Amino acid sequence: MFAALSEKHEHKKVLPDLEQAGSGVAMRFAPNPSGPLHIGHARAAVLNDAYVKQYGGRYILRIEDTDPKRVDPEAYAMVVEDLKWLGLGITETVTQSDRLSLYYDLCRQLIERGGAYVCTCDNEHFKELKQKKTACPCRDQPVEKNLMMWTKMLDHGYHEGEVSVRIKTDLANPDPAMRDFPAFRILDAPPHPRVKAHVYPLMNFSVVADDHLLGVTHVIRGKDHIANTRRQKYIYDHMGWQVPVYRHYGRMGIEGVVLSTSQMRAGINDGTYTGWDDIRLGTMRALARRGISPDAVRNAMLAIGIGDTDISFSWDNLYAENRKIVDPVANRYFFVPDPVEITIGGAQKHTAHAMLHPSDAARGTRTLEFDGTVLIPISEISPAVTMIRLKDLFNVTITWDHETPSFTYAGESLADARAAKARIIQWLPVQQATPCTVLTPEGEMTGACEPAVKNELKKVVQFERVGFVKIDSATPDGIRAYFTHK
RNA sequence: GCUGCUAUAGUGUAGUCCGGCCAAUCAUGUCGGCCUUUCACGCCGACGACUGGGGUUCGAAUCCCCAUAGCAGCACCA
Repeated sequence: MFAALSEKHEHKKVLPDLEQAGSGVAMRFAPNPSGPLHIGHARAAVLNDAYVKQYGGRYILRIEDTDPKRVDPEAYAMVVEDLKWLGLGITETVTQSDRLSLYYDLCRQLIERGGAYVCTCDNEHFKELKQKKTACPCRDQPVEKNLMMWTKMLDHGYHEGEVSVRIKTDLANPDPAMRDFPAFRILDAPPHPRVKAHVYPLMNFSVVADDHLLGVTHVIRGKDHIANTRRQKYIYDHMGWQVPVYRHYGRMGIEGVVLSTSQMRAGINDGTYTGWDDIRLGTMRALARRGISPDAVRNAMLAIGIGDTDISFSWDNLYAENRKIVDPVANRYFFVPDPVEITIGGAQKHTAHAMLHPSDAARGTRTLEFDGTVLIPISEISPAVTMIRLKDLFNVTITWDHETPSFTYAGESLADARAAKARIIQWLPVQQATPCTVLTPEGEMTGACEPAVKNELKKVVQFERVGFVKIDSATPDGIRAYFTHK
């Protein structure tokens, strides 16, 4: 009962039932370790996690590193960190490069069953035959010959490109994508960062082998895998294994950030981006750095669900989820962008006490000393403006001598300010202003903020009337913050 | 070209399987109002959609057909 209360986020959005899930599930998240996780990955990771939590069972992290060309040795750790940040309930982790011998054994069995053959056809040639629905000469080789050739493959008897193992499917299948797809290949280079290998399984083979070996019951993946699912069924049939339950969700278009691992890496290398957590990227670590909470990511993904329609990811919806989480928590401070110094005539010294959070007085206040001159945003002053209220301080009238404004104390009455429809704006005492830069994906705002902001390092605060920001660093030179959202 | 998947408001989503309770849900967004010493939060209200055309039926968002659009696969990538 109490557990259910603490899990209200997970129950906020109910995902559709999965068939055959009554007695628990075993699911997996299977990224390629080519870089850190981004929002695209988050959908698969969160959806599978939600189902495991809903039905109970195992959640396997399977690192799919069977293509040495697409392995970044640092990504293994990054993936684990990112999943931890997301708060997923991973129960076990396997790495495919540790399991090559398992795949080799199963391949031998598959050949023995007549479900696969070793093909020496030139790639282009095979493609032509495939289009014509005709068998290549290797397809009818006796099992013994295939086994010999398979052994020779493993014994380094062939070089890259000379042979491949193909799954026997149905050459008459109307979908050319189904016809005798490859299952193993030889790679002379590059070396795999973790193992010494020469013969590599292709995704469709290693995935089936592991889903079976690991007892995976349900698979939720993008619909770009629909063809792979159909291909994989041929392997299940050959081996006589039970097929998991599949769900394919639609494509998710994401605008405004860079997601391609190769583009990100290139940008980092040439200095365009500061790193994997550059706020212009769509990685989990970039979101984290910008002040997006992992629960917001999770809730946004659950709201999207597993529909098979292609969708476009909405940053607004993510921000709305994040605002729900962050608003009650974030302390409030003044940040004055593009500050201008003004002197207010006729005002006594004042001490302002502003609440750290407007709906939680218990959190206390911050203290700002007024002594005659303050910083305000230059954008607040224009000849149309005749009165402003400095928030938590007092009212100020502005009189204009042509282009030149002068500022005069106009009393403390909030009612007066309301009656005059005066804007209530943020301000800073000159001697308490700490230089501050707010970085947004579009550019930066420079100005000043309250000195106490330095105590909020790595936290999300709200700069009143500006938006939520995450305090990234505080040095003697000033404070750097990342804009989260309004 | 071949194969397959999808099509509900700006965005996401419910309803579609088993046609009527849907003059279509909820969230987000935008606008307006209230509250408020923030342009935040909260509250109230408004705006806004069944891709098009046929068919079946007493009745279609829901079933069928065609069209259109988008997406994916046809890699010795995952």
